[in-house]
Amino acid sequence: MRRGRGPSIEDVAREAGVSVATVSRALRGLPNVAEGTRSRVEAIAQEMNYRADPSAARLATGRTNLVQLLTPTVDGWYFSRFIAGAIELLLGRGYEAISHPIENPEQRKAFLDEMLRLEKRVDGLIVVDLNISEEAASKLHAAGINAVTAGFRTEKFPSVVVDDYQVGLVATKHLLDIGHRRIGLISGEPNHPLAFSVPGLRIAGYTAALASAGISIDTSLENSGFFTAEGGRRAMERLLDLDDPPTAVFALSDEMAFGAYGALQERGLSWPDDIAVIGIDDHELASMVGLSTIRLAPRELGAAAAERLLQLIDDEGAFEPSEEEARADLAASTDQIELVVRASTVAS
Amino acid sequence: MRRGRGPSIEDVAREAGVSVATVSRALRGLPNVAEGTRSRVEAIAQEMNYRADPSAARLATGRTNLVQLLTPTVDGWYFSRFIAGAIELLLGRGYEAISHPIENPEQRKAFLDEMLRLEKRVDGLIVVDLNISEEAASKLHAAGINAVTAGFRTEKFPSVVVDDYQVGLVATKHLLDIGHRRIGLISGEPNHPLAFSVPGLRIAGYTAALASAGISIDTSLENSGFFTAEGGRRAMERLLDLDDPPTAVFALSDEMAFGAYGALQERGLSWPDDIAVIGIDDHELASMVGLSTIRLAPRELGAAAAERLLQLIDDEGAFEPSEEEARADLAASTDQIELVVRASTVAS
DNA sequence: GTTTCCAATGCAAACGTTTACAGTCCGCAT
DNA sequence: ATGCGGACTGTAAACGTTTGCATTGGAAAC
Repeated sequence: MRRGRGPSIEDVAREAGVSVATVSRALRGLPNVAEGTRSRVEAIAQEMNYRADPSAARLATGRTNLVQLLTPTVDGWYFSRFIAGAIELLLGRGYEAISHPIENPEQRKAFLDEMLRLEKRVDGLIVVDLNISEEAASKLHAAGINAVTAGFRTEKFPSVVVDDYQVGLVATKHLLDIGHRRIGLISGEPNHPLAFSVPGLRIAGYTAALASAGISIDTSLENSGFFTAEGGRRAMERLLDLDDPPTAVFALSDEMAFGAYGALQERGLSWPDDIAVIGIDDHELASMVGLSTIRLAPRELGAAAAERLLQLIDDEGAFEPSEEEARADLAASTDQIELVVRASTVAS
Repeated sequence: MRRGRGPSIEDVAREAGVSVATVSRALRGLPNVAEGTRSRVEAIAQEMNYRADPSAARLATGRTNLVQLLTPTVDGWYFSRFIAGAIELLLGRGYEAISHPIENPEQRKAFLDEMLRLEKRVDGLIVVDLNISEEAASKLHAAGINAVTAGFRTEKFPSVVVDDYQVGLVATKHLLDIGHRRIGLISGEPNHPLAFSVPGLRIAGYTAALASAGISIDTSLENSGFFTAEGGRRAMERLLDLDDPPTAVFALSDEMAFGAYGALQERGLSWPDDIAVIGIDDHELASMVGLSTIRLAPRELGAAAAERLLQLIDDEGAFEPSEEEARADLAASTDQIELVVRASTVAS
């Protein structure tokens, strides 16, 4: 790339017999350029195959039209959809998206530095499900970085969230409603300094639902599935091996629930007869195996985060969490919770 | 972002009492700068929170250290993993990745223009499973654009491929081996000017396998599942509704096979007793439902594509398909095919 | 026939790097 | 002593845009 280095705006100007300023204005559709001039310049630019060099434009304007997406992974069911939603919106607004997974522990350690390095690289940041401390957020904010968080909140930046507490509550209540009293939990990663807050909230919902039904927590019923199918399978096995196994299981993601399904199959068991299971996400395959779940809308959430970020960029980083903001968040969070009942939790 | 616009290299130079050239060299670890100077400059830069503006550097050098990833979608099982593999490698080499899905027909139409626009934006392109004509490839090449294709080949650019013909062959042969003679096919998108070539190759493998077993092609056995689970479900239903339904089905992706599984479940049927099924991918959930499949390695493929692209960039775009190249391709393609036999194709 | 105003255009200064080239200084061989 | 080469540093010219300000010319208002 960039071998002959193509024609510059100056070449176009010379060819069109106008100044570079006029070319710049004409090509960007700015006012105060005669219609005849504009079309002539456009024609010539087209013919010369001229394309403005974004690096130069960025240098001159200080705007990159680039947004960075920071997610735990780029290939998980949830995150890839979140990313898809964000990218689609961004592209429609003339922005491009750089995605960057923060996978391993070292990366998480260097996370803040990483973000600070982004200062002049992108116009803004979308940070998904990667807890950053209030202190780190302040540093970012002080550095003048625009960011929107998703899946967790900070004081300094706007956020887009699902009410994961409600999610946990609704899922667990459903299991209680159909008569279960002993409900296992396939949770996510155990506590980690930089782990997401999402699993914690879902668990809180689960705990609250049980409490309000007068059921005390049995910690032996909680098992981590690490948000993977294989992890879910192992967690389910451990639950089944219990002396007093649960009659229902709440998996914090559909993928883990699918793992649970695998474990059941392997032992010749099936849902809902031997055990009821509910997941979270409404993964495409949930309907194929009849898994009840809480439907989430990661694409929409990604788009919302992107939207909010662009708004922040346009406002030049002014963010005071207004009432309006709070209401918007609330609306976003309740709309997105939908219980989908399928075979896995139907009394049969 | 970019509000105070931070310190520039000149500020650092002044503070350190050296010239900007020295600062530039010191910070980039170039030779010919005294160790004492280097450490002093580094300390000062650190303290001032100086970070070089990439836009300026890009303008000066003509290198962006950016790579564009073009895939049909960003959230499919296969593509998201391909992307993950590519990104990981790129990040390790100091590059960042911009991902851009080419989803709808209009986008596909404007595809070539889109790519040409990338000329000065990125150092290179990875084009995955989006057929571009030989003519379009030539244009790109003429524009001095570095690109690597994945999933299909062009003359002008290096490529990274899986031998999808072999994949189709091996899968179908397996079904033949365990005694099936009437084998249905859940294929991908029907012919589309810009559709991927991958499904075609897999189908060719299927056809060849049947031919070599002396079985003639029954077109009523082919149904498109559009590479989605839901599409797979519908295709399977149509196959089951046939007067003379197949005894085995080859789905061109695991996700479609899962859909087939859903269709079976719905009718109270199961594999392999009522019908045998094999997919492609080795999706994490394949083992959960006992789906036989051909394992692919999208992450590795993504990394390989990225690697090849960086090499191309370093060689300044010099690409003559050498014997070595051909051999490397071949090796890459055969290594990655692995038949994984599970319950869905075990004679029971 | 002036004056006034405005649309259209041009001029030139940023924006913040990299890098070719030209110095400077010092030690060492002659 | 003198010259030479090498290590280090500085000077200044790119790189290709955008944009504040100045200029022009012609139409409208008087």
